[in-house]
Amino acid sequence: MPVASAPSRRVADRAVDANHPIALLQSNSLPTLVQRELERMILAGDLAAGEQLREVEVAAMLGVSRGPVREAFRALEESGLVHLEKNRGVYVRQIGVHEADEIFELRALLDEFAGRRLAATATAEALAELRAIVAAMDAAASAGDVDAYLAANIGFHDRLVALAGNDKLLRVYRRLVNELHVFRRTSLARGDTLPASTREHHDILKRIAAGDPDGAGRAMRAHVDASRTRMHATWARAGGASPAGAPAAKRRRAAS
Amino acid sequence: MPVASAPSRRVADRAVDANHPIALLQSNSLPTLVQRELERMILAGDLAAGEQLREVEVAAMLGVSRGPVREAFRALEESGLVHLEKNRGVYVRQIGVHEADEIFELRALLDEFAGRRLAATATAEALAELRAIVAAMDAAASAGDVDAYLAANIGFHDRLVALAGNDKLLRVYRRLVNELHVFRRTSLARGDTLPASTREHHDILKRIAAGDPDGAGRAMRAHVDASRTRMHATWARAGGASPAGAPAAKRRRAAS
DNA sequence: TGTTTGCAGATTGTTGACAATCGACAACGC
DNA sequence: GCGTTGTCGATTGTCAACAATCTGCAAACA
Repeated sequence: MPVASAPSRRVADRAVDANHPIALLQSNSLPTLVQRELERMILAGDLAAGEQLREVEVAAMLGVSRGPVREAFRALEESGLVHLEKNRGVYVRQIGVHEADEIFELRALLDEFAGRRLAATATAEALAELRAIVAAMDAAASAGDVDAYLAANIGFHDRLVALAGNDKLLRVYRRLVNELHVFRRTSLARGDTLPASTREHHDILKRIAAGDPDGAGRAMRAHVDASRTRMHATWARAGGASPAGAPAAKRRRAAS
Repeated sequence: MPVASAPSRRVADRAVDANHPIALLQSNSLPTLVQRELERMILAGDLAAGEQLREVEVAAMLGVSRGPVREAFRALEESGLVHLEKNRGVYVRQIGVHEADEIFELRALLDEFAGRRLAATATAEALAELRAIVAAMDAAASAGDVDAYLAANIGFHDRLVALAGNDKLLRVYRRLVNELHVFRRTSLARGDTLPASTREHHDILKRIAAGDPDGAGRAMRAHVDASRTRMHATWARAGGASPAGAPAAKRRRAAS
């Protein structure tokens, strides 16, 4: 209960803050928290593509019973991050280069749309914000800090799409980016590709700031297509199709 | 076990058909079947937007225990068809006009892409298939059969997108269309809008068959934008924002 | 030696029981 | 009459137990 600070306000008008333990407990169930934690672990690379997640282990690790874990698995499967196979277990999904290509193709479309929209609607505040993110990326590239660069890169694109003002677009986009995250090789950007990537970001920002929808859309698409090309180069250099140790040949039956 | 029909084939080489009861049992769990049935009921309108789904009732209706129902609910929530609220229950989602607008905006983008792709790649078989669907739509429009028209309309767009050849696009598209389905008013197309809609389909097909990506893309976008405009007209005539009887005001807390 | 059979252990799938939460309604007090 | 408190029933959240499935390995057999 909040401490009384204004005698003129009735107790009933003073709701607790959303971060108050009471509110947190009322709005979060175990399956939701398990889902979030597993998603975090998958996106952070703590759980590898193809890795099996055993209910009993996950439940023990998180201190819950198997029920909430099973529920979380169902949600994670629907979001594309894991794959259930009846009677055989749950596996972190593996994304092959073909699927990555499809995601890039879609991303190019969505990023272009966002760029065009922003070129027409961006406020001074939005531009300042994007400039700050690009500056942080520049700093990371200069320092050769690939991890920091990637984090800022993801943040840049996410913010661009968020500023486009279509929430449904943002949700679809985030889901695609999460799936692409599972495609581990794409996250292994190398220091020698950062300069090109950085130039592309500047180009995008310049055209958005100039209020040039056609130019911004083209720059966004060119950037995503170039990222896709860089992905292929990295993939080829790493040896192409590698089953990554997953028991793919053993899993013949359909899911759940 | 399959009946021996060719003595030259070893028993181990004769897998059962995917529709054999053994294969069906091995590849389908109760939560998956529950999910499918509830999804079917929601899309068919058997479960109304805003309607509460009680675990015990659903379990009794489908003859299973609550566990698989709960798991199905998690998947359905992630797919956007229902909404869980901790300690209060599960509700078929309600889509407002703002969200419908966002979906239409996205659809226009995706449909345009599909149209452009098809104009460049469609085979004679694909064109024949699309022509057959458009002919079926014509017949339904002539007969004033709105339901048959809508079914064929959904089939036409789905097939168009499927033929574009990007599986990820198709999955995203289907998810959006399913969500739009929950927006009940859009399914209430009236007989007097069918002629315009029919002309638009013919225009799309003509440009795809002509191998005109720009024209096909424009025609697709124009068609989706016109559908959106018709949606608004229907919405306005029906009285605009109507909470559809859902206990919206009572549900203040966040989901699960 | 290669193949088949049987068994045990690991894991998943489902169910039912108990605990917890919430809303509605009746009873009580001012 | 209105506001507060208490109770009950409906429903959800979680857990543990049991059943079922699958895989790997050892033993038996040809």
